[in-house]
Amino acid sequence: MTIRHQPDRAVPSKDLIDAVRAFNRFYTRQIGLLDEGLLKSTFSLTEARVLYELAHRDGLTATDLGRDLGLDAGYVSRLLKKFERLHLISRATLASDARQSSIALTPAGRNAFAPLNKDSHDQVAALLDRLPTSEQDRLVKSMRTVQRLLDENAEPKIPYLLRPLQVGDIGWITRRQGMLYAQDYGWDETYEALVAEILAAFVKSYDPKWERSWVAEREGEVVGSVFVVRKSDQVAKLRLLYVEPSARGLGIGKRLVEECIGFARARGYKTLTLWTNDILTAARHIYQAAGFRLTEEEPHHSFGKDLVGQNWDLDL
Amino acid sequence: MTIRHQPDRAVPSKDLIDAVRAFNRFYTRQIGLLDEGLLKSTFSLTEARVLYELAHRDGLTATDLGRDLGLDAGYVSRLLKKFERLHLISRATLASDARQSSIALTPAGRNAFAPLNKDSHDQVAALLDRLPTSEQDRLVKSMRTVQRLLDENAEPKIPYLLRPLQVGDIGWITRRQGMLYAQDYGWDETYEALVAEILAAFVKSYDPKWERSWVAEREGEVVGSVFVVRKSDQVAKLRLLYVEPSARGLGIGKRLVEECIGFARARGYKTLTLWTNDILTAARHIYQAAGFRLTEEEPHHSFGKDLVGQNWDLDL
DNA sequence: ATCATTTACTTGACTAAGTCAACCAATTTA
DNA sequence: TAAATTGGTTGACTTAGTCAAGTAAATGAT
Repeated sequence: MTIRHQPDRAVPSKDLIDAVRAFNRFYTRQIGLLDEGLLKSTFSLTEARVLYELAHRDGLTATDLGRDLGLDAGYVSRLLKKFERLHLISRATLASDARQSSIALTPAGRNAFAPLNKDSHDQVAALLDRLPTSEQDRLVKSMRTVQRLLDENAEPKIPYLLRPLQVGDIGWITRRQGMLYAQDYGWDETYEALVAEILAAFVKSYDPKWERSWVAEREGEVVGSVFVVRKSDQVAKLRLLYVEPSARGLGIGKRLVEECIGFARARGYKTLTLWTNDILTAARHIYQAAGFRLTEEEPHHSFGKDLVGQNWDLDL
Repeated sequence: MTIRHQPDRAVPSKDLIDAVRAFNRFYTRQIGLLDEGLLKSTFSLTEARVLYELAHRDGLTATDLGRDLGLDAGYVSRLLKKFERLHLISRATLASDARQSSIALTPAGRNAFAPLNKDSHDQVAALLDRLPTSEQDRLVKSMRTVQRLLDENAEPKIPYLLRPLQVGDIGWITRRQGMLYAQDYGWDETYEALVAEILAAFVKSYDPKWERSWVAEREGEVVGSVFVVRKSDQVAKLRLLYVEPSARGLGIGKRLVEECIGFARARGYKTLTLWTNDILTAARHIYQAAGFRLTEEEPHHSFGKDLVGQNWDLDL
């Protein structure tokens, strides 16, 4: 099932639409170029696509193939008949439904598919080989992004994972927090600078025994983070909790806070404290649910706005 | 002409190749879905593609169309004949070559194309509309990246532009510098922290009269930056020059340094100074060419490495 | 339990879409 | 100036795919 937040929708701008259309035209051509290479084989393009599916997925039925590849049922039927005549596939009537059968490649089918597969592989390899490795990575990353955004069924198997800070993270976290709060609350660039300062200080004075960072990663992208720093022997401070809008609803915020609490307990701190602003309601709910209590409120003028700062404490 | 650096090439890994192939299969299907919607019109898909080209580009010849859309010459010839019979296009024999003619849509042709164009536009709009705006932007950005990387002819019209710092930049610059120097020279996370610290300080104490930032943007992405800060009435300091590997060779580094020098002169500084490390040879060449002179060298241990720091000065 | 409907697949009849080779005329190259 | 190349056209052809009708099995409604 797909769970997806849908904040701030608006009519897509003409520029965006045109860019997508330009990409569609471009990629139509691109696929055409790649397919040309496969045309020399005895199989048509569609036949090759069918063979690919059969080689990579088990227990497919004729309807599955038609649906997934967008083919006419009659056409699929004929293709399969041809493959059967060539002894490339075998069909086993399903016990659950005598109309359907599970289709599998025979060894001969695998043999026939192998050179096709190799050609396609080599062609893509040649395409990639024109680029330096760093650009290859960018290409693939961008492709994955496109695919994930367009394919609603493409929810990642692992929704997210937590890991400690690594090089590049503090810049990324700085950027995203700066941009998010600028966008959502109109905060100015001094907030981003504050985040940068806090993170720089965290790294420089990092004390692994008493402090820790958690970065939430989803599909190789940072989608959230939180930090615990030492204030005193007794008191730890939770800092800079954030979750990407696109990754909200997965429980990442709650999980990050839980990790902080667990860590603070394990290290023997007596109190976990944090500072936030009253307008950040999503975060507040998480803190409340985790047992934090508001201890202090104080108006202040920061980041170009009038705000109300809050201190929250949790007894460990 | 395409100028492109080709550092560190290697055989593309199987994972990358498979990811690209998966994307190709995915997008084949995606295009198929989008095209289904256009099938109800009187024109075939290819006819629609031809009309699109004709509507958007002037002075096309039959060969141009065949080449750009990957179509058989005979087929193009027939398509055009059909369009001519329907009075959708007109042909004007070229003065320069009596065999060729320049093809243009007639008003009737534009009329016939309009609903097709609208359908395609609306369909893409509907596709985008399923996503929140922030994700729409990500999608389009990723598509542009894919297109630019695969299409060697797709050099951007504007190679790059310079602008002052905006929200999100200091995080991005921090990240990229941290990652680049980690990758190329093995520097540890304290370098990234240092960049974050410097940039945070820059923003917090920014004095517009005496200080300035330049961010180089290419295709909407940050590909370089540099900062000038005030050391004293007489001395300005150039800091944190960097250019993305993918954007090198465009003269961005040189340009950024020139901007710094011009600014420092205009503000009446007497000296522009900078600190760098001897291993950063590309940067050094730029400084030398701009007239900077090495004034001091000093070994130091930073970022987990033994380095040789250098001070360079330019008399303004 | 039974009848109507839906689903999975098949088949015949068809055509749109595209290919291939041969050809002509204009242009370029040797 | 002859030979080769390029731009475009045409006839003959195939292939890839569509559409509608039909069968048998499964499902749903009564």
